[in-house]
Amino acid sequence: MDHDAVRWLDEDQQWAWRRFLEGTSRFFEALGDAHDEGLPVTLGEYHLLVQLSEAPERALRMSALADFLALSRSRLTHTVDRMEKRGLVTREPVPGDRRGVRCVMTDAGYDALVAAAPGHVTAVRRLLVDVLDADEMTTLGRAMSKVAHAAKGAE
Amino acid sequence: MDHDAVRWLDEDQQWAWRRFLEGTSRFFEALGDAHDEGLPVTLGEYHLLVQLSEAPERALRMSALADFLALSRSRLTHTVDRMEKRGLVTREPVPGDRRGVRCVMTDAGYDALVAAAPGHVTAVRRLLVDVLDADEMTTLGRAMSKVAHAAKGAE
DNA sequence: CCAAGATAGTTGAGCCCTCAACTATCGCGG
DNA sequence: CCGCGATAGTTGAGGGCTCAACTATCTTGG
Repeated sequence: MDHDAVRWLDEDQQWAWRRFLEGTSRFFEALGDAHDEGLPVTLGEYHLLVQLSEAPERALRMSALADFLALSRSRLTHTVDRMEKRGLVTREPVPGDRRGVRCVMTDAGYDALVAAAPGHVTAVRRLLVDVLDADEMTTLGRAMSKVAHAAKGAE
Repeated sequence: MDHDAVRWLDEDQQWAWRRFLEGTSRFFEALGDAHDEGLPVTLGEYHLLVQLSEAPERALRMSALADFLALSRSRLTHTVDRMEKRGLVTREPVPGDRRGVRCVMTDAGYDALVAAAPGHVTAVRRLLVDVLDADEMTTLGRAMSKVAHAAKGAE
């Protein structure tokens, strides 16, 4: 790539980009810590359980879960392995497609979700929602929605 | 934590929070991919080299680097180990504090930074900067700056 | 109806990160 | 000026993630 042809970032862009980098890094570290200190599931496991809790019959096939959570299939397989061992989810065949696997939330998984939710939401408020005013939160949502779309198109 | 006392997120907050989650996840995955496919250093190594390039004598002590990059000391030690083996940085004693270690960028490190910069900036534009309008970018920067501060206070 | 490519998911090796324990040095209160 | 808590950085074991290879099943064009 030609160095002279690159459109470098101007000062404002550079500033915003670096705040984004630092902010996301520190935010996810702190949120992860909140889960590790006192909640029964990690942040990633929590998001997985949330997706299942909102699905019909509290079950989704692996590929759908991977897509919703933006995880690689391999990573999801490993994560579900661990959660299955702890009794939070089970695996079942998908009716009508013998390649497929349905991941189903158990009652213990639901209990873990319910137990983790207050601490999780409290941390998300403390670290993000309550730190921003409503306009900033809305703009953040809209902006990141665009970003997600751009990144998805680039896959 | 009492379930009934929790201030849950309203619908708009929930929406924005989920867009933020998905957006950051997909963004960093795509940016990491851009580095893995064709650039001589990973995203993390790139950020480390950027910090060094802006420091006097292209050197910083480990603790300062860890702080700027929001990395644990241990992680930084391991990362610098690997980069040192590849000749991108070297370690030197800090004059006046025999506990300290200065991490110094080599010429090869500088070359790697220069080689990676165009691809990096192009990807950041494609995935973030050019996707947002100027107002959104500014708000994003200000918002994440607040978030970084909140997370830092919580350490 | 079948061959070839696409899709679903798993596997295991290797790499990177985390965590706790450790060494070494600094600096301050008494 | 000494003892002790704080600070700087490293180490290695353990665990999670990535990547490529693999099996199994589905689907589609001819």
